[in-house]
Amino acid sequence: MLTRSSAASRLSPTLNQQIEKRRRSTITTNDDDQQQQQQNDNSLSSSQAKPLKKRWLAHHNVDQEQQLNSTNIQDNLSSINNLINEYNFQDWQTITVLVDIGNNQLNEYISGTIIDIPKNGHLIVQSSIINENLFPNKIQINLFENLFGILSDNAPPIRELIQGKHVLCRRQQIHTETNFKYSTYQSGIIIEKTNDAKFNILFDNQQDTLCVPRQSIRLFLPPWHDEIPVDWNAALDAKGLFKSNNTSDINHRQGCCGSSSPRESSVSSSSDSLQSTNNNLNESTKVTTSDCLIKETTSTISSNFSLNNTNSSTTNNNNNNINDVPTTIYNQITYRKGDVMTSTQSQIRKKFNGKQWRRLCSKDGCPRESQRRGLCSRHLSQKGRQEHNAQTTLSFDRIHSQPSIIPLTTNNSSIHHGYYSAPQSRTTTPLFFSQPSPRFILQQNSFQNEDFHSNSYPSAPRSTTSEISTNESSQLNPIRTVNWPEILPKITINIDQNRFDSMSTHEIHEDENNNSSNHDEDPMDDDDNSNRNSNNTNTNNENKSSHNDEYQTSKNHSSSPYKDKHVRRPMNSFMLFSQEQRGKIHLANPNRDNRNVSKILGEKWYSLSSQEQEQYRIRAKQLRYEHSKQNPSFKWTNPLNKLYNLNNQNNIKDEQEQCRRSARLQSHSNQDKNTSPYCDRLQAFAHICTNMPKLTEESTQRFSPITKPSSDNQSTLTHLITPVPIHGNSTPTLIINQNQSDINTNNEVDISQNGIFQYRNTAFRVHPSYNTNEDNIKSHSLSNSPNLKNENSSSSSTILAENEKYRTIVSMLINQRKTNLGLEQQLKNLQSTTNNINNKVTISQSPITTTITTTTTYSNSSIELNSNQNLIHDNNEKFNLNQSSTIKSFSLDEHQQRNFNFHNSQNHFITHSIASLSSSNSTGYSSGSSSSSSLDSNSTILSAYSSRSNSSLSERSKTSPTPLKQISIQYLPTINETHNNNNNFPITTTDDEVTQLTSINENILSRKSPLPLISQQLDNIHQKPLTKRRKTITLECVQRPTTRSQSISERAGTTNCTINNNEICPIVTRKRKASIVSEHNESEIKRTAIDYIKQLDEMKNQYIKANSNRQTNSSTYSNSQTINKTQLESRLKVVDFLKDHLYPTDSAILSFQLENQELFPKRRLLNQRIREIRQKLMSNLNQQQTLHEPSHHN
DNA sequence: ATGAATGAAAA
DNA sequence: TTTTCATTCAT
Repeated sequence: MLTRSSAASRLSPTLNQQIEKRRRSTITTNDDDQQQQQQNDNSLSSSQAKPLKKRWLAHHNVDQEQQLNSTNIQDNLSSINNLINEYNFQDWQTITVLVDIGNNQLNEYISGTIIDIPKNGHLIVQSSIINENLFPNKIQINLFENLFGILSDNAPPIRELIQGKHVLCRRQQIHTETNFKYSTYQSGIIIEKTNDAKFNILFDNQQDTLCVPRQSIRLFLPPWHDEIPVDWNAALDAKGLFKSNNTSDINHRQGCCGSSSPRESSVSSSSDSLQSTNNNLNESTKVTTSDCLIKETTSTISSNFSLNNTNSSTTNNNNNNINDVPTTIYNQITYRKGDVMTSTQSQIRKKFNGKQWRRLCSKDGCPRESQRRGLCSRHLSQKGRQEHNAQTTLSFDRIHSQPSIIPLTTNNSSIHHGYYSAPQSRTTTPLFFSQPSPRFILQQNSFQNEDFHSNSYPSAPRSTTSEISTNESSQLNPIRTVNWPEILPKITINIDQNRFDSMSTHEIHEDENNNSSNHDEDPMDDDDNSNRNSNNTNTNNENKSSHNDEYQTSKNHSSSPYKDKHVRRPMNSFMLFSQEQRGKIHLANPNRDNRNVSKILGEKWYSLSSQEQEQYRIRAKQLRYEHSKQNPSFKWTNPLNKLYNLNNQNNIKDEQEQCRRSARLQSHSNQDKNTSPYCDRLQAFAHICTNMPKLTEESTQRFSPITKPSSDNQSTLTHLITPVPIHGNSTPTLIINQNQSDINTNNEVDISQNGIFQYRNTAFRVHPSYNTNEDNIKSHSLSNSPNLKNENSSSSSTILAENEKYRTIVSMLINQRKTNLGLEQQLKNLQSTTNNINNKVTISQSPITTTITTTTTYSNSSIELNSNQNLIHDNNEKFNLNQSSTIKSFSLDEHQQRNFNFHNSQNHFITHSIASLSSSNSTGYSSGSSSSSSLDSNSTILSAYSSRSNSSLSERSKTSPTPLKQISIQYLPTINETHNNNNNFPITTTDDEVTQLTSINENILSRKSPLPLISQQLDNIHQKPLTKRRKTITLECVQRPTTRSQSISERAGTTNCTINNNEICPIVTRKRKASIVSEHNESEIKRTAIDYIKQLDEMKNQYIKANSNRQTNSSTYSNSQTINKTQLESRLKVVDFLKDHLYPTDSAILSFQLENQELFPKRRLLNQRIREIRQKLMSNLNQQQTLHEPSHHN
């Protein structure tokens, strides 16, 4: 059994990848074995970089003889029986299980509840089917006879359900006479997994199959399978489940037995494969013999032995074969959760909980862990009075007469370690709670009666204990001060007494991490390794948990610095609640262990009214806020951040620099390739996109979507370049550059004096910039417009003629987006101030408001310029718009030009009218629409629009994404055609109306309509959301229990329900997090782009750190390493990429993807990465931002 | 793009 | 034990 698992640990590193990294504790060997042990460590660190769950690797200096002896199966079995004997099943009372009902033909189980444990290994189960005719009410199971007499009643995880696996399957049965419905579990084999996530199961009687969901399947695993260190695979193999004849054709040996981890199933398979290669013939015969034997079984222990004998003889051969190759395996012994051993010298019983050895209550037969002074809470309370007195004398253990360790701290330090410390020590916030360091003085060298800190509730928080401890150690020099690990007991491994009785003692590295959920991070494993390699006697100074810091001496400088910086998470509401209540509950029922108290607390939490919960929630919120204020750099996860201190930072920087450089190089080389005349327009555009000026400090304002442009800074919107296609076949490309120098440096671009230049078959016009004050806008636009018009008409009027109107519409649409930001306000003012227009406005009010709402929601909810891109992009024309740049257009049409230049709401009207006209397409602005026949042409146009756009205000305002966008996208391609072909372009007919409107416009303008300042507009633009952020709320919803603990606890809560044994799985209503999408307006975040870059750099560092960490830890997993590597590479690339464009355009992404085709073979992957990094960035910024603007609940 | 699932870590 | 944040996966 043991060698099997150890062999597996060597054989299946890849399978092991999925298993989470767990702490690995070790039993170190004696000094004379140190050499060999180091070898073992090497092999271990290679094969066990990600250690097993709930496993414990230990080394023994076992002689070869002993090893050979240990292969005696009898001993193995007796050890199993010993384990069963020792194991206390008390914890399993009231647990719902499946119980074997002794069906001769078939393995048949029914559900029941363990009600009594009269003797070790004997359990009495109350059947949950209350029908005396069918089943006895109470069933007694002798585990010695039937190791699988009681099985866990939990639905297995899906990964366990592989083809060929032997499982139990729930079946509905009806008692024909009484019409009594019940359900049993019968054994079968998974044939296949169907598409609808069900499993086809062939029952063992070979007669029928059934297709059931996972919930109806059970594994052949006892409830305590993860606590009794028995190789359940082998045991089940030995049991020979298969009472029918010919199930052996399916490879049942692989799947017949449930296993707690996929790795364990691999254990059997791997060893089986080995076995089959070694002695194929042997195996088949032996299986049959075991089958035969099982039929002869007379349900006695001895028969069980003989049975197991036959089976394990095969494994025995197997073991020998394996062990011939690596000798190191001899010395590895895997301990599992639930392992109990007794120290021969001190008679202290200890139980391995998967991570650490915990002392059990020294009262004979008491299964509980010792809380203090070697007693469990119950016995402690029994002797409470005496012990209380004894405490003042600092005597430690009353029961075992030789107190060897004395708590040094004067006041109630021992209480702090105990159970009841909770109420006292938690009254203050743990972060700032300091406490004298509990130290122990070793008076003798006998490690006999040391106190185990076995309270599973973490004791004191770490804090300023280091000085205290140093002081103490200096004071108490004559007495030897030891670290906690040193006083841990020397005990013999007693798991198999026959084998190990004569073994030498071992010092156990006790890991006193009290927090069971506090798992190690990777670097810790490194520390662990180095420790084990270095020294035995004084190692393990590396305290793995932060809880241990209080025991830390000043010797440990090596790894402490980052631990000292470790900032803990703020407590959440439930934690606060339980902190308050836990002590009370402990006092109320002193015999409960901490897990149960936690469960009680959970129940209590739910029984709280929502208001009470809310109070805790508020407190938690405040705590969180203060916490974040106190340590701003606190990151919720990724402890790796704190891990790498100054030592590594240089390396990282170098690495980073290298990375960046290589990236640059690569992109350069790509450019070189592409400098030859672009064969592809797309590529050309990609080139343009990727060569956008890099983000510098000067350009941050341009870059940042949230920075305010300073009003005096003219460079914000200096030059606008509008494309003018010169040839008809060329698609216009719009380039916006920061300044002319950019363009000038580019050889391919010439800027002529009149502002028109040609770039790759496309003419561009450079516009003078906006200025930020209002007067300039007016004057500028008005004065410049004739100029523009003239230039335009003179240079390329003939060429542009056909595109002109189309272009106008596009530009006006774009412009309208820009201008209608402050539209709502304008409308109000319009309505109030202007009388003569008022009529018209009111006439056409509904469409106007419609458009207003849509546009406002639009401008609030999405990115303006991006959508513009989409708009044009869909026309197969690429535009790259920078964030804060605006597009200005020009046209030949005088009216339109003037309208355009007004930049106010009236322009907006016209734009809309045009858009609506075009959207109504063939119908023109048909007045046949449902709207009232209006006198005014303006209103007819608008009504046409409204008819087109369903005109429901509320609906429109809800479905925000712009109707205009849709319209234009739909329309724009066709407008060219219609214009070309029929020349019935609607605008041509609207000249009169346009003039009317322009007059109106002028009117309004003359009345000094409140034009929003450009700066205001820009403000609005900058208020666009940065990301869509997900806002999570908690909803009440129905959820099935998922984990074992959940299901157990819930069933414990609803035992009454399960007794009925409904076919329906118990459904538990619980609060579950549901996330809804909400679009946050991130306007409150005021950040400069420098911060972004900083953040990005930081993230880059993180990634590199994390990766290097992972590499050091899992250096042997070449697979995962490469995966990590590519992942890191891609992330870094994306970070760099996002530095240039936080919101990269589609085409930029495309080009980027083209550049890094190996990293991002699919666009989707790249998008995902970008999203991930951007989200992370935003969340980081958000976190920082919350510091400045606390979100007080009330 | 986004909901669901999973994991880690707070006492 | 619950809650919260982060990450990953699948749709």
